[in-house]
Amino acid sequence: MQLRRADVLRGARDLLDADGLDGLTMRKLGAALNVQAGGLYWHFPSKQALLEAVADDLLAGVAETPPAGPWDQRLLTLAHRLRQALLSVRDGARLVAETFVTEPNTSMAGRTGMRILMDAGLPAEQAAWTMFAVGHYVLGHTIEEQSTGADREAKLAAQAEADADLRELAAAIGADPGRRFEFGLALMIDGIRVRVSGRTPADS
Amino acid sequence: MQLRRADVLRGARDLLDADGLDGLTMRKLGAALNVQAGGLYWHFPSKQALLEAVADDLLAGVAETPPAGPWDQRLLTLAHRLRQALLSVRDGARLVAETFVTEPNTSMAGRTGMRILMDAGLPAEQAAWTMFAVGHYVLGHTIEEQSTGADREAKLAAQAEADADLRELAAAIGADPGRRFEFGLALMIDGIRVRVSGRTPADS
DNA sequence: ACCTGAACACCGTTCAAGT
DNA sequence: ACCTGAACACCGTTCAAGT
Repeated sequence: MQLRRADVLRGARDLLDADGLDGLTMRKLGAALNVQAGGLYWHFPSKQALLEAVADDLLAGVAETPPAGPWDQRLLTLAHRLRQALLSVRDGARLVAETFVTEPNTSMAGRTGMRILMDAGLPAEQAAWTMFAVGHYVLGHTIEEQSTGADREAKLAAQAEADADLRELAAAIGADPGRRFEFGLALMIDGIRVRVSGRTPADS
Repeated sequence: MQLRRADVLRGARDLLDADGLDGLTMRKLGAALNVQAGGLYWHFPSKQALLEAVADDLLAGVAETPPAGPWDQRLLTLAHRLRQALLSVRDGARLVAETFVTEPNTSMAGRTGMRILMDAGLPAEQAAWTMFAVGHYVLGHTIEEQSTGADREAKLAAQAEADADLRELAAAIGADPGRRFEFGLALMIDGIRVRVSGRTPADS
């Protein structure tokens, strides 16, 4: 009947899915686990520490080395896994955004990506910077993807009146987020390819 | 002596700079403006609405059409402006992250970028998706850039023991954030260039 | 029109005391 | 070792009433 650290983590995830990041309070979490709010402080020193643990938990497995293959394919695998992990719980991206790189699993994912790029021929520093760029893109994309924003599309549609470009923007937001994600990712991978093959497109 | 909407916005920005997003409360803002907390609700319907107004305020001017020139130069200008706007106040990126695209100034910046890319020859849909990708990168980057994370570098350094790759990652985080930003941005621009010139690097 | 005063229903965190 | 009970110092928001 006693609470273990893992139980608290699972309870926090469930509550996150149910009530979102703003609705996740120590009191509600306590109630869900049949414990007083204060009791949770025996397991975690603060709410912040608990949230960081949940964030790190979310990213477990992301850093695993992808199967052998072309570097771009392996990098795609890594980016897809990261997105899926962030999407696996409500407000997951916002949650992770506040602990980026700090948590072990995030930096391990960066490490894995670095290895892939260095194997492809990129120097270590470029490999590290590239992984930051990819990580920031994935994070930014999923934050927006998960933002409910009440009446997001309605607001944009209202602005879009009589402006063809804004109508295109609104349509792009309504489009399948998976395809949008893929497009931006392909963009970055093409940019990386230029560096891996050691020339800029302007050269040709 | 009476409070105008603009005074509340400026007060909120100042308090943001002083105490950060988590320290910005209606009660403290009221105190700073010599008003009861409840009085603020005459000017804004909710704290959320006030924060959205501050976010939109932050991005004023970003959407202005950059001077004529090559498309990549103009896109760089836009991205730099966006980053600077987000960095202009403490926790600016986190603040904007929660209202992305929704606010008029954000979508206007997207519109400006679309025009630049369409002038360069990209079809409207690709132009829109590209601007989303660039926007997400800038947002993700600046969020991380602004995250204090207490002892970020110390934590990473602790993990980095006995792992050469992690040491490179830690060094990359310690590096000049402006240069890191530039690197990732150049990456994306090269990826866009491939689409503007109408071929993939693999073709050659 | 613009704000006060006071209340309502919450928060995170601490800590003696219980078991 | 693990949790309760109760308190402390806060929150956002509402709303009658004042000016």
